[in-house]
Amino acid sequence: MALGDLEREIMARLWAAAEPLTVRQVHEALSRDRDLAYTTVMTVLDRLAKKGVVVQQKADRAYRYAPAQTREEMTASVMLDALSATPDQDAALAYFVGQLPPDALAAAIEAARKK
Amino acid sequence: MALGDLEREIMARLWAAAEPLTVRQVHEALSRDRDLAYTTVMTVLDRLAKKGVVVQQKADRAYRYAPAQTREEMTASVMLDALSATPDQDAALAYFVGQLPPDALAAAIEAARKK
DNA sequence: GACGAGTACGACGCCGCGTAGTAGATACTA
DNA sequence: TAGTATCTACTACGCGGCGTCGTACTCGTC
Repeated sequence: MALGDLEREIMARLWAAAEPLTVRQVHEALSRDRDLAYTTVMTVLDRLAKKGVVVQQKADRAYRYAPAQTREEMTASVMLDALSATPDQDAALAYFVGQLPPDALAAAIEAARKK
Repeated sequence: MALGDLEREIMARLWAAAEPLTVRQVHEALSRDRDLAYTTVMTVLDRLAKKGVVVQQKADRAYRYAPAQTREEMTASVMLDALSATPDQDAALAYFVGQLPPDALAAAIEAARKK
């Protein structure tokens, strides 16, 4: 699921928040850095919902938006997609782990087992 | 580097070939499955070259096209990009390895060390 | 000198994304 | 109750990427 720049930025806000956010909250957060119309944020949030990347829940009058997956899940999912698109997955995976800082992989394996 | 459908298909042909291919060769290979104009293949190959995904070398009269990277390198590169785009990379990597078939990871580590 | 193979360049339509306006519904407020 | 603020729904526009080709030009070859 490839996202655009603004879509990614909005997802970052949603992930950073502990709770589902309203359009207004996202808009205000973004407005600190850039100048964006309220409806622009709403449109993007709506598109993300249509893609299934975020879920919207009616709360009071306004919708609240939350990521459908954690950031880690989505990252891992993209990585898995890339991996499964290649025929020789073993070779690709081997090449990938070869690129990693050595201790990063060990820590990840440890963390994954512990879970 | 996100590729379109036809671009991916063409890359698959280039990776499958041992040698750099001419437009004609790629076109003929693709023509077995689908109906495509010669110039369509040429345009896509040219765009891939402009993106740096393939390299073109003048051989005789016709250009020959070869992938700039192996398929494994490119796959690993996409995976690394996804990983580095997330703030908590350790958690994402842990989640990723948790998704993997257990022996696949061990084999990859082994292969990577051996290299 | 015509012909075939190849390339260069431009073009068109579609779709995704950033961007936003307007209209309509709903609720609060003076 | 009439007006105002808040939200959503729907539509739209421009741009760029990609699939898809056509046409024009350039070389060698017969």
